[in-house]
Amino acid sequence: MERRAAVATVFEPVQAPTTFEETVDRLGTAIRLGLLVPGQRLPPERELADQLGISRSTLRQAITTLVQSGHLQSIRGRGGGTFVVERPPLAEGPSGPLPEDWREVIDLRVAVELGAVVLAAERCDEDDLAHMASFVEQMTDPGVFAAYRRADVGFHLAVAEASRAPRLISAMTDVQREITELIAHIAHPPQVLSHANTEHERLVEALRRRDAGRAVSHMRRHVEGTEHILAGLRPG
Amino acid sequence: MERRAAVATVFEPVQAPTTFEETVDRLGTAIRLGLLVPGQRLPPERELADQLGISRSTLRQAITTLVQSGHLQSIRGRGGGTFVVERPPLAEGPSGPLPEDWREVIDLRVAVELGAVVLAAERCDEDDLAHMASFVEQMTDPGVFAAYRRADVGFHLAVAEASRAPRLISAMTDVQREITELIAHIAHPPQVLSHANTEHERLVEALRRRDAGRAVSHMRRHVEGTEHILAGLRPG
DNA sequence: CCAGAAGGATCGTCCGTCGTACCTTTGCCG
DNA sequence: CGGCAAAGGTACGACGGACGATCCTTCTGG
Repeated sequence: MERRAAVATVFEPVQAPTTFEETVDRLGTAIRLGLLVPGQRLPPERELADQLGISRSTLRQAITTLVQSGHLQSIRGRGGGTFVVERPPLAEGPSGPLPEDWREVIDLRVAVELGAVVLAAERCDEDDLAHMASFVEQMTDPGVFAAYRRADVGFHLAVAEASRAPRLISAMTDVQREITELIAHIAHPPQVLSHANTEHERLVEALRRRDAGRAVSHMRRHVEGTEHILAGLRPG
Repeated sequence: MERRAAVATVFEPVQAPTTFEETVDRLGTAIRLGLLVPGQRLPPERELADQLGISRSTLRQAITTLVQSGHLQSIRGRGGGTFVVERPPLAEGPSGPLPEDWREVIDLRVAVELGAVVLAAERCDEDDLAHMASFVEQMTDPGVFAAYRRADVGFHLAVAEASRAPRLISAMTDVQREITELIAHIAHPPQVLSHANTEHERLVEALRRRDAGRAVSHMRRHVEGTEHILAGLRPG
């Protein structure tokens, strides 16, 4: 009875993702989220393997996979290298129904976003705010959904960067990947997107005033919006 | 220049903890945090291996390690089993100086605690509050530090449980383990502990009123307290 | 035109994980 | 009292992932 939930997590499956999978995931996600931009050149294999702390063999397996899936492109010879393709494949359409555990993802997102926004309110500078604002502007015209989505991810990552907390940046990357997968399951009418962007705007305003309280409640509502849409409800 | 911090995290080392290590960590942490209480019996090896999704061989390696480190005790024969030892070894004293990245741990903690407290404000029931309150009471007399510390961990885990978010519970467990390691580096005068517990009390009060705003700011200050102590400062 | 910088390919080795089968201890129950 | 059942303890073989080392191939810049 007592401490039931916490004890249960102790005995949950301990998954052991292989280095290869981890690497594919890391690079693939970075590309799909637009963190690595089209045309960008990755460090040479030998060097990158060193940075990632893995062997070149394993890194090459990952790269080969990403080449075959159309995310990367390899060019041989001097001056060659590994490049992000010009038009990376979008996240593939929804595979199957909405997963059972989607609320868990949203709950985790609440934590990451709130943590980021509070720390950002304390630490952000003008550059950070400008960075966020530029993404807000990109989202003013919710024309192509893919473009909107990438700007959205960019915005939230910018908040995380403003928090100056590396582990939050990393967590935000993971969460945004999961959210992106969830979001692929549902429609997004322009009016919803435009409303969401209004919230982005107010959030930036709160951060500018270093008003953590307002920032938190704006962010909470913002995330709640996604939750309601996924639940098939309308806020209010 | 642009998006520097986020891109950097992409190329950071991809650590591949082995299943064995993960398991030792999972169980060892649960014991040290008091999540698995002394005398408690673990499920039979065959069953536990199944729950954890690992082979019995690997699980046994982990158990053997924990037996040798004095956390577990195995008893053969019918009615036997694997038990948590009566007096598990405390977290060993500080090994070396305070790690460089201690602020990153605190930053992550901010996120986990704030997320937990916000969701708890929305979802907690009387049982949850009672659960928290019991830990607060255990901390009223900051006599033995180890006892205080365990109650403290229990309190924060209780908040996470009240959030009804499994992944936050898991994250809280990890964070508390790291915090416990950091805290072993510094002294804690009784007055500081008693002040911290006052904050716990106010936090519960805010949750009872479902006042998320207050709960957030209390929690933020509470975590800040730890940060200041680690930094060798006094708040205020 | 060639040296050097990149990706491409192919080994053998090592080690962690798994599965399976079997042994040993010990308490309970008929 | 004797055997069955439930637990931990042991052993071993198969498999696969990760690694490191070596060499090849391609191409460009000087």
